[in-house]
Amino acid sequence: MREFRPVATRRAFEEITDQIRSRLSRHALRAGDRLPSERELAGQFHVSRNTLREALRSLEIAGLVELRKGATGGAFIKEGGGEAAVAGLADLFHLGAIRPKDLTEARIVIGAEVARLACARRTAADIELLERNVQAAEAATAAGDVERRAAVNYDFHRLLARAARNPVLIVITDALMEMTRHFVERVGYMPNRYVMPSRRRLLEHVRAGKGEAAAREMTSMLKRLQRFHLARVEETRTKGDR
Amino acid sequence: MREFRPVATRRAFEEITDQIRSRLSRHALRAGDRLPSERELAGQFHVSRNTLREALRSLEIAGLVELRKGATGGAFIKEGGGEAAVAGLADLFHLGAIRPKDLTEARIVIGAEVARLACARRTAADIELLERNVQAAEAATAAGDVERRAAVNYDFHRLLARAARNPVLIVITDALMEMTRHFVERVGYMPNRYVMPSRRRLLEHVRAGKGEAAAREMTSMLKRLQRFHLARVEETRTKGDR
DNA sequence: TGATTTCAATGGTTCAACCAATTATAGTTT
DNA sequence: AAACTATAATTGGTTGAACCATTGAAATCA
Repeated sequence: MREFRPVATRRAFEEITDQIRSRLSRHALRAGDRLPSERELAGQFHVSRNTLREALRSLEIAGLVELRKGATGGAFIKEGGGEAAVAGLADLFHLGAIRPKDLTEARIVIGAEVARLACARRTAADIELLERNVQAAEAATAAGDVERRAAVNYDFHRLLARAARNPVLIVITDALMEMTRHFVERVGYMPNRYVMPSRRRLLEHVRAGKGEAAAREMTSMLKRLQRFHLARVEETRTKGDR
Repeated sequence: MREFRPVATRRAFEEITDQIRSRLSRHALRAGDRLPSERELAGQFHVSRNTLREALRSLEIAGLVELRKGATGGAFIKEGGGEAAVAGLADLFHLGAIRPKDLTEARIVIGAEVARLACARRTAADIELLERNVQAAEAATAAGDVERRAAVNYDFHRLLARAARNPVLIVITDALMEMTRHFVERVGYMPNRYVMPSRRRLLEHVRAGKGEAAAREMTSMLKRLQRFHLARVEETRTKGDR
């Protein structure tokens, strides 16, 4: 009935990462904990230091541990921050598996829901952070620093996701903004006089807890941005064809 | 004005992965391409084979290359499939950074939008696949095979996301289903007589292209499931406290 | 006390060798 | 000629020992 599973040639370093992952799942290892040194771990696992290092390297890339040099160095368990998931999605964008219009569409879909949830859950501290962010964006706009304004604007979305209090949406939002950043770097920054007034309105909706209004504002702003972006892609592509 | 950036102690293997990543971005390397052997690459980069292997290992974990043994083996560029992003989010769940209620909430938010988009873009082939999936689920239910039914149900969401034709949402959906799978494995499968009738209705909405109705059906089904799940978590937790 | 030097621990890298899986190829049998 | 088989070549996987570079704490000195 059941199909055979392929004989998995388990590599030594995979066995090691699995053992460490399982300790993480059982919370026998927690953020901030330090693993023994490479030399000692190699001894415990009965593998060479090179093999152990491949295991640590793969855990590092997966975002589970951080390796520090020096006398008090070693492998430290990282706080689960989702950098690996973010990097994974960014890689997909690099590979061309994600087109700009897929990215903007996903931002519209998810941004609206994030705005809605943020309205329901934001605290005074969240609003304070958002307020400061908008002020910083306004200052950057006034100073004509489009690069800085772009960076601050990415942060707005990140802050809003954090106000929505859902780690899944936080990681997804971070990934979307990281991809957007790469995208904008490629096609160039674009001043846009619609964004800041919209941002102000959105902030007031969030402050007032008006979820529907916030979602609508976010959607319309992102759709307008989408048109800008995709037009810019066409330009770039046309100019790029030589 | 600008803050100093910390002096980055670039490690040799990072330099290597960056060079390969940049070739990927420029499409100088494409899916299916084979990199030279480890020994030759080590020579080209002027590093030892161990260092080169750490670089390849990290690319492998990032889901960019696949390593095969044997005479025709080597490092092959993988099709961008998003496994790394999926694994990254799954790790966050393992680490406890994502609670079950965060997961179900994200599924509700994203599932509804996926259903809506799928209605607008599904082809006859998509509907055919979904139809077969629902039949398989009904068969598994009739046979009382809850494990198989769960697996088939995860596939339904994956298929629906593919019908929505957005790779970002596909990867996100895959990640959500992977987390759900781990979650269900932990708390146990639960027969639920609501799911299959709802699935039928949803399929008909998708077939008819009724996006709003499909989104509503998806939302209400997931909310019902959410209540089941979270109740189950409480049970498990209570029993687990000893 | 406070600055400086010394030193031990740790990750980063190298080298040389051998193991294990895989496949192309030459050889053998039918 | 076709099918099977043994061999060899290629490749990733692993080992062990050595050395370098960084870091921070302990020892030393002014």
